[in-house]
Amino acid sequence: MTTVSHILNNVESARASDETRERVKATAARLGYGPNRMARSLRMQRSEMIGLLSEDIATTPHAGRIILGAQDAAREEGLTIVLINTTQSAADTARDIDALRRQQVDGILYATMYHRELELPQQLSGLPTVLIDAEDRASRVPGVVPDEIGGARQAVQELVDHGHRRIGFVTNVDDVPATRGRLAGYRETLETAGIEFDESLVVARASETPGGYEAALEVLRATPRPTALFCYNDRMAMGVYRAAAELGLRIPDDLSVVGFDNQEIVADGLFPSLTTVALPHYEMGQWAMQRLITILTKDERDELAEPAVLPCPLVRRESVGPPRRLEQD
Amino acid sequence: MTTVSHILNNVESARASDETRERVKATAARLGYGPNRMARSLRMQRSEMIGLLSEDIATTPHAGRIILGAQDAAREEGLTIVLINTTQSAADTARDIDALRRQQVDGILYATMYHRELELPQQLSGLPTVLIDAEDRASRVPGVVPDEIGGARQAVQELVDHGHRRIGFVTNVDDVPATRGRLAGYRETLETAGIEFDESLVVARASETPGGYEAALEVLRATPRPTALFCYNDRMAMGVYRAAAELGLRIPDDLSVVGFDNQEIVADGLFPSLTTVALPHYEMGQWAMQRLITILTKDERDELAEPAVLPCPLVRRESVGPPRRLEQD
DNA sequence: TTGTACGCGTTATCAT
DNA sequence: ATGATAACGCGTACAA
Repeated sequence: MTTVSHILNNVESARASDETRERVKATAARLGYGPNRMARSLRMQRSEMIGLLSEDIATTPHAGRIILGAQDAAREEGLTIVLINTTQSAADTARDIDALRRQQVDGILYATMYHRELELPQQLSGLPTVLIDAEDRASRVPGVVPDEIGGARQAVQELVDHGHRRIGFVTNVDDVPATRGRLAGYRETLETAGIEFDESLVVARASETPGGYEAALEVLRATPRPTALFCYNDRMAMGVYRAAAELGLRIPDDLSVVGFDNQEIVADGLFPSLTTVALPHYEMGQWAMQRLITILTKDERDELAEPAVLPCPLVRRESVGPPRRLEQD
Repeated sequence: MTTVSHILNNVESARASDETRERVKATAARLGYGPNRMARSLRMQRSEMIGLLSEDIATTPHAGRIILGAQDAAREEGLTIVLINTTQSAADTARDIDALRRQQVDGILYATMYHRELELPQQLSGLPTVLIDAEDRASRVPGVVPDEIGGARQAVQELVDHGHRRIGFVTNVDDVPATRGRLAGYRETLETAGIEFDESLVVARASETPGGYEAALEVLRATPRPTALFCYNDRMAMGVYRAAAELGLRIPDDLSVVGFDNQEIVADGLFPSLTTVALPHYEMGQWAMQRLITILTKDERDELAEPAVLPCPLVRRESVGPPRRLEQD
């Protein structure tokens, strides 16, 4: 038994003859033998399971990518993901964390679906945790978030590069990191390009399609009319398309549009297809799992206060072109 | 120890004094004591974990709903979900099933993202399995699928009820149960309504937005022009909207449209919002987990050959109205 | 009504 | 280089 265990677990210290080694491996393969993970976990006091606590998994296609990234990273270490969907309600979250604790998970990945700041639930204390798409207000645990500012910069720079100077921002009304970051990226890029910030070109509404429609109608009334719009997300961009159609503006000839989120169904389904900024969900899932693994194996507590910031690449499609005529201003 | 175990597990046979019972529970609560699941699993030879094998989780928002349904059913039994995302590749699937087996899951839920017929992977044999959104060609394991025919019937009936008699079908080219079922529902409903089937009103293309656009352009050339279109899915319906706009047809005044899938982002984002048929992903996840639980607890092998068929409810929005003028035919 | 002893399948330690 | 044994924490048959 000992020898088999040593050989199958590649234990350095113990050595066995090459012949035995071969014989054990062959026999195991023939019998389809593998260690019983329950017994192994009991003995090792490690379950080799990671709890993935995911908020509102059913309302967005983002969750799948996070899970996929986390899983690919977990697979390399032979870790298994135990999934629990939770809600934003503190009571539900507490119950679900308790469930994962009882399950003896070695650590927890806590993912929100929209970049948020949150209070770390009490129940998590003592359990290695990494946040995904969220920041702990008290910075006690590591986390990973998208580079909202950089994403916005690329989006607006793409418009500037095409010659636009009158660029509107259709944004949302929630005071969340995404809203603040994307506005900051918008303003920075304008400034770098030597374009004066014009408050009348920034219109905020609810972050759904109807909000985008309303915001677009308003911002397109500005004079001179903007030749391009940067949108808080793809759904708002969808509303912008409708507003443009009603006003007789063709995209990208009369109006260039850039979105955010890269929701394929929307971005690819719109006509013309939407140039947008992708959120690094897969990468965040992967990063978080790798981080958790190092915490678990190196037993390395964190001095890292700030969350990691992952880039949001621009995805070029067909909704951006040069402005039709140059402004006179 | 025995008494504590008995009390915490609600063992019928053994009895303890009410006072002891109280004392044990209070102490357990105070200490935050709960059975160690690894030890428990080892002793019971049941991990109380269910493997959820989900195909292409990252490409569709459907997966989240399935997971949610399965989880809600699992929670009632204290079962935990171990999630593995897999692909349609047989090699990947085999590897992932093996991983779940090694994890000692008590059973497996195998979910595909589109209603499919499949060969049951070898690796599953001997492990209680329930299929979600898929049918085993050899009918060896139970499964649950959406009522494609009934969904299509409701969609087309909705159009008939509004007075339409010239109803086109924008469908897709894949030979899958969804395609066949939705066509069958379309034909049945026409027949019941006494409307003759017209082959020129059924046009198939790829099941994406561009396919819907092309199909719509073609089917709308028919004379007399159809006053309503039933679409294979919401993405194709999105293409239909674009075709209608180009042809100067207003929805629903000049053309009524019904979709399939109820992808909220599309159906709610389109203008006017899209009346469509919802797929019962949550319910399928829930049903499958409940079925698996009865198999596990009642040790009841299946004589049920046919998969369960769950209803697809119509979701009314704003894309259906009466035809503008009656046909002369 | 409660305590004792065993076995679930591992891995770590120590002996051979 | 290999084998024997203890321990991980639980549930349960049986003894007390």
